Amino acid sequence: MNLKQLSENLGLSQTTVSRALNGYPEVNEATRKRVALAADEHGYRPSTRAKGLATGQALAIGHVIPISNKHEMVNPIFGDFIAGAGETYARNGYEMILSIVDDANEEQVYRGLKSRRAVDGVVVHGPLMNDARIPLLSELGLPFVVHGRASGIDTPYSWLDVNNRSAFHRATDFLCDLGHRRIGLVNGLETMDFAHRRRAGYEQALSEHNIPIDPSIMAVGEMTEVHGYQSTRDMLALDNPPTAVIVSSMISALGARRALEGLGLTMGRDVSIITHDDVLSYLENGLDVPIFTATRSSVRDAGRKLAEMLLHRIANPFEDDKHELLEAELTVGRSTGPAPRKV
Amino acid sequence: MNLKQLSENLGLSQTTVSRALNGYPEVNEATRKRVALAADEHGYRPSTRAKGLATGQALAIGHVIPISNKHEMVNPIFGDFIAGAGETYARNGYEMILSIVDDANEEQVYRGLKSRRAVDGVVVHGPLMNDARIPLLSELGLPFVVHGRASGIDTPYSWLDVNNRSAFHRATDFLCDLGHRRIGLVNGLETMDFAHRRRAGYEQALSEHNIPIDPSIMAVGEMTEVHGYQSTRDMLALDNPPTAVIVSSMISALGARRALEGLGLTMGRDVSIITHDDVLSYLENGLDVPIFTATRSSVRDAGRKLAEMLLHRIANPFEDDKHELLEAELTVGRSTGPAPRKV
DNA sequence: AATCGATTCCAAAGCGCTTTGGATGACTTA
DNA sequence: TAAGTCATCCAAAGCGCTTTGGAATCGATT
Repeated sequence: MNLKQLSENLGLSQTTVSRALNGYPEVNEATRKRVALAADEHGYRPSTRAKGLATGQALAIGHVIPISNKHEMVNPIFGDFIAGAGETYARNGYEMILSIVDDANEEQVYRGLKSRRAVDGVVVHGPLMNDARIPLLSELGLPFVVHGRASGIDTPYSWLDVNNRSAFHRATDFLCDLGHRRIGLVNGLETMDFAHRRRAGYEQALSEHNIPIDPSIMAVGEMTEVHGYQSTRDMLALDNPPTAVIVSSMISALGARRALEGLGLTMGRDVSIITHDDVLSYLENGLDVPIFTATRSSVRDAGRKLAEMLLHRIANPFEDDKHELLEAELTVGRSTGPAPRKV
Repeated sequence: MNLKQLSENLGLSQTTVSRALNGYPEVNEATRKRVALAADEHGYRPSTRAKGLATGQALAIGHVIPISNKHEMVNPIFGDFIAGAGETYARNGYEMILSIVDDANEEQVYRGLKSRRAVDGVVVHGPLMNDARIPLLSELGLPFVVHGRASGIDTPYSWLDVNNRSAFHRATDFLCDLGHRRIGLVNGLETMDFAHRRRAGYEQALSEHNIPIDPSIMAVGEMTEVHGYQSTRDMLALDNPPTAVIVSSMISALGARRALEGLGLTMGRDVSIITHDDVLSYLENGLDVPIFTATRSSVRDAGRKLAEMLLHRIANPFEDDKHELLEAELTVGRSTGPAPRKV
């Protein structure tokens, strides 16, 4: 069923039917009802493509998901983020189109989306230090918002980010207050902007407590379970092992816990752990009392909000860039405790 | 830059330029080169929408991701599956469009995709017992393939599935051979078809070993870490606790391990665990020796293959339905060992 | 009775592509 | 030389919608 058929069916012009369905005022309320009813009955929905052609809009948003080409890893937060963004799109009649692409081809994909006029805007995932995508998208004139920030970029852009610096500052502070003086960090890759900021918060807090910064208890890597395990195990094998470890993700924190338990140590007593919790739907942090003390910020909410920012930007292209900095909350669980006494 | 501009630029008709770019034979090789070069120079790519309108194809595949409305959970395998499918689409010039939707609205979404002519086909995720989507899509005439199978449906359809039954049969067998007679099962929700099949394989193996089936050591739930933890903990608290547990996912297996360790038990010695491993990119099962003994089948591969099946189906609409049953491999890790002697 | 404004509807152009059905030459062939 | 073949190109229609610029109707106003 297309517009033509529907309008012939109703004995009306395509113009009138189109206007009736799109809520234009110049159509009799009775006619509108009649049209709406018939459309419903026949399951008529305007073709997205034809509508897009006619209006010049795509009614679609692109998400370009980079796959780190080394480990071919899909960021585990991706599913929940997309779920949040998808809600917003559905509510606003937008389609979400997804491109999975390795870092090398990313520029091509953005150029393609632009020149094929496939989307009205894009979300930039996983911004890097000095991320080249931001100037690229600016230059292309493709509206975009960034999930996170990119240090070292002077092009202005809209972003939504967790305050990674303050979160890790606070976590470090918390451990210091519990008497820990030897605090490890299991972080993401430092090409990622968020990892950089987390380290900065951690280091600043240490400095404020006059604790030296020791690279031997600072690990970086892709945030897998195994990375958490290995890094923690290696730190604990040092002559002067940490009494607490801050981990950048729940998944890696599970690995960290495995490392502790493999050594017969108890989490929260022998070694404290704080993690960052993105509130993934399949990784609830305990039931009544959280398992892990964590800096907590729902990535699903972030998805919802970021999508709204982008749609707003598309609707109001001349407004200033918007920025939203979400503060993570510190939830205290059973994985932290006072620093063990020296023996 | 659009076709018209490009062709004026070249002093050719739109017809010729279009044909040159689409590889039709009736255009001089020299002209074709000239066109290709100019297109490249100006970054010309035909508008997806216009092309779709003209050809009647969408050049897009829909993935409708159901969100279980109870826990609002996004299946953790989703990211890796999508990554696999995305590779295939990219290689074939298809777009992937994603709808996140709660179970209640799913029918509407499929009808919408069809009537808006937004996609050429869809992938059905997470099939349920007697899944209503399959007859619906058949009736709509929207090409589709199913990731998994749906028991109780007589409409024919194409699917790709892991042999869940044989995988869990084999896992159970393996434990029996190690002397276990008391084997628990931590399974997914039984509305999900795969959970049903896994239980069937488990029960059959038990029967073959003359072991009674005991519902008190069979848990069902959404496959979160917490579900694994709780179920395992509860089973181990029984008067007659299991000496081995089979778990339906890595994430839940991590919870199961936590339960063991919380009771001071050692995995592989006191209690054996076998899990199903979807080979998620952030959950590598150990490094040299796998942590968990597991039935293993890459969901990313499944995504790749399933997407190929769908594209093939779209290109050859009158061929018979295709079915592919992947056998999971059993990889032996450190989480299993002989049944502990009776005390 | 003539004019005027609303109100309600419509014909046709246009969005950017593909594709049908020729047209134009150049080159063979008889 | 006339007719037939190829190779190469093009004008225009059509895909399904929106939107511009009227046209028709009708009651109210002068």
